Amino acid sequence: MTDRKMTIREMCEAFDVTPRTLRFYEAKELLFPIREGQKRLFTKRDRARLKLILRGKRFGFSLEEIRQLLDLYYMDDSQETQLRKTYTLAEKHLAEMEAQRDELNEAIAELKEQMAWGAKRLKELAPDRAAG
Amino acid sequence: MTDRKMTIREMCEAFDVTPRTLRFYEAKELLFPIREGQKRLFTKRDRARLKLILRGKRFGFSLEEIRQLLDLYYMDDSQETQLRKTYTLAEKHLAEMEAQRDELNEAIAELKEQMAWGAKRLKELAPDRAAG
DNA sequence: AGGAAAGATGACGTGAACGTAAACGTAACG
DNA sequence: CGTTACGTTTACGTTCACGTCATCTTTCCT
Repeated sequence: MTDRKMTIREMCEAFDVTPRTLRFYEAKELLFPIREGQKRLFTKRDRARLKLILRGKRFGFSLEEIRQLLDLYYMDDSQETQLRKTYTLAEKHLAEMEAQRDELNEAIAELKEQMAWGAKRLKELAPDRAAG
Repeated sequence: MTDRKMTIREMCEAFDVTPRTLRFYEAKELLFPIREGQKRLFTKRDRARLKLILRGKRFGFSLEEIRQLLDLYYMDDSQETQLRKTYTLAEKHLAEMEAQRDELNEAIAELKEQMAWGAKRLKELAPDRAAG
């Protein structure tokens, strides 16, 4: 397994975040780097989680929401009750994400329409170097 | 034209926001309610803008980004330079939104995969009332 | 041994996006 | 004519997600 342990600095370069951010995520229990003496070492698991965290952020989820969602990707030997709870939560998030995608598609279509209008106006103003 | 002017209270109920939010958006120059004495009256234009604002927020845009995007939807007699600037900005946003949609689709697919895995585990634990 | 480089902790600061409380205006209602 | 409802401004408070010191170890290098 490629379970290279990475230092905080390596993580920062790999994911373009600051040390503060990684420590903050650990404090919020989103990451669980192991310790070698004082120093944090980030595992393959932490890297996978961080990738999901950053993605979640881009979709506008809060860190707390993301923390709960992460459990789904790392369900292991949970009890049924917990598993079912997590599953239900995931269903909710899935619905939200699909709704967001649909709305996004709609917004994209509208924006394109507006841009077509703008392009037409630009063309009238300067036919030689119009937008396209 | 259905240009009914709405009070702040009516707006709040129609869009599920607080008065504070509407005043805040006005301060940030996202909305421009007219005044009847002291009181704000929100026009059809304000309603259209607010709808776009709330949508932009769901997509994770900041109010400042939204403010700039709104100009595109309300381009009227701008000069070419301004129009071209707005158009360029819109292109950038469009690209971002399309990228976000693609990533969202990917995330949805992955989440579904994880949920299928979870559903299978739940089925093993309790075949009678499994998740579907 | 001496010093830079990397990492740690702790505490205070910051920007965005509002929430909340105080104090005031005004307009209709019983 | 008082009070209830709705609206206003001003101003300080709050949450989230970090940024930014200051200070202290640990480690590596020459």
